[in-house]
Amino acid sequence: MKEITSQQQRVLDCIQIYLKKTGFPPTRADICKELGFKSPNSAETHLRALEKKGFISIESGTSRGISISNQNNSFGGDEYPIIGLVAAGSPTLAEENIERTINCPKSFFESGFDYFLKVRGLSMKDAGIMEDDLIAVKKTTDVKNGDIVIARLDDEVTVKFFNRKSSNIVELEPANEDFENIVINLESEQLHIEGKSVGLLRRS
Amino acid sequence: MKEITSQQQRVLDCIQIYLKKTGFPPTRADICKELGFKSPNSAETHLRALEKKGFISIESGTSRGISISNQNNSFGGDEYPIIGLVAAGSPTLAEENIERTINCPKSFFESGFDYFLKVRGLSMKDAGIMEDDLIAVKKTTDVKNGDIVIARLDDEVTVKFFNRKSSNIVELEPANEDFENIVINLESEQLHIEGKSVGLLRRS
DNA sequence: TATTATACTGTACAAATATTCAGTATTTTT
DNA sequence: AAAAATACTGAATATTTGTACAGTATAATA
Repeated sequence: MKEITSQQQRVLDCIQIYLKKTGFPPTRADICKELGFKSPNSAETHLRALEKKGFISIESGTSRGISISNQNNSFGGDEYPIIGLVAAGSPTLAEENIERTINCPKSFFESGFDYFLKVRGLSMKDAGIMEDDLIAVKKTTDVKNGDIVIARLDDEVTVKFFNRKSSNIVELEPANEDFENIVINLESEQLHIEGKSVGLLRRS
Repeated sequence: MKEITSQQQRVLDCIQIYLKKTGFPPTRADICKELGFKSPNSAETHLRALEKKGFISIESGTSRGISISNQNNSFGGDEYPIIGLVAAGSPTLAEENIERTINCPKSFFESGFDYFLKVRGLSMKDAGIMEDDLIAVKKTTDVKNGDIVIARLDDEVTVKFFNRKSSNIVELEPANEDFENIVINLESEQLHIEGKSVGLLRRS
């Protein structure tokens, strides 16, 4: 990210203050009013410069289409993302997978956790995990037999009980007699443990 | 704050998701596109209803001038008590019944709630409610058929599905075939509805 | 029973807004 | 020394957007 000038900093501050105050970004005219400019083009050129330098992004043709590019979007605070359990693909923290976030105390689940995973299907219903429940997931590969894990086989992500049968054989066991155990031979198949369940949240 | 309808909830969710995704609120047309409405007035009337009920505020004559009111998701929430579901006695907020408290944002469960009830037994296991789960309870007597209610018969407190069969007959239905329905004749027996479940929290 | 709230479609238009073009002037970079 | 970036004014315009008006229909409430 390039150097910001003092005037550009004023404009950036103005946007952030406006956002905090109103809940939505300012128009060019709003910025002019706040900073004493007399032409909307003054704001426009500053916005273009800020976009070029990566401080903001502007949605073309969209009123108030300014958003502040926050690189330090670390989820260490109190906002935890909800990730949809998609049929294919790893449950990453990529923006397109985040449905929304929940404000939640860090220590809400004892071991700490990283994100919520929205459950699809009833394969764990006998463990009290129902459709649309939110599983609090801690990202770890350190799992024990009997843990409820978030596992990935190729591109398919599932939630199951973990059970290591031998050094090479792992079974993923559902909690629903309508579903079959998944037996994995680690020599011939790849198993990724994305994390384990440390809690559950249901809002109904 | 008044009751929100399911469609209004969809619109509110839509606004929050749009905000999270883009950094600015949606227009009426954006909402229509997201939710499949064909007239901007559909969004407009929902927004007006949401404003009237206090969920959002709208800046008149301002593009994207929507802000979500209940921004009390700031910092730590309130302390909510955990009450043990004792075999006998009403689940009061009396100190001797409080096992501990949890710090939790007010708006954590959509309808708001008053306390957590710690579950004993497996009579609701097919509804995904397991032993030691914490049910978020909203104190109310306004319950509908199919609601999970906290009911008291004499001194016994149970969690069951509520089902009013007729003006005098209420059935309390477990979600476990090993348990029997409880049929109550309101003329001869007293039934107290302590509240209803609005969510669930499991920490494992 | 009448009234209000909910839940929409569809059209229209004034106000809000982004954005371009034409200038002027100073500073920084190449 | 030329080019590019910065920092503005001022006017014009096409598009975006809020919002009103005219309907239809159903459910909830008084």
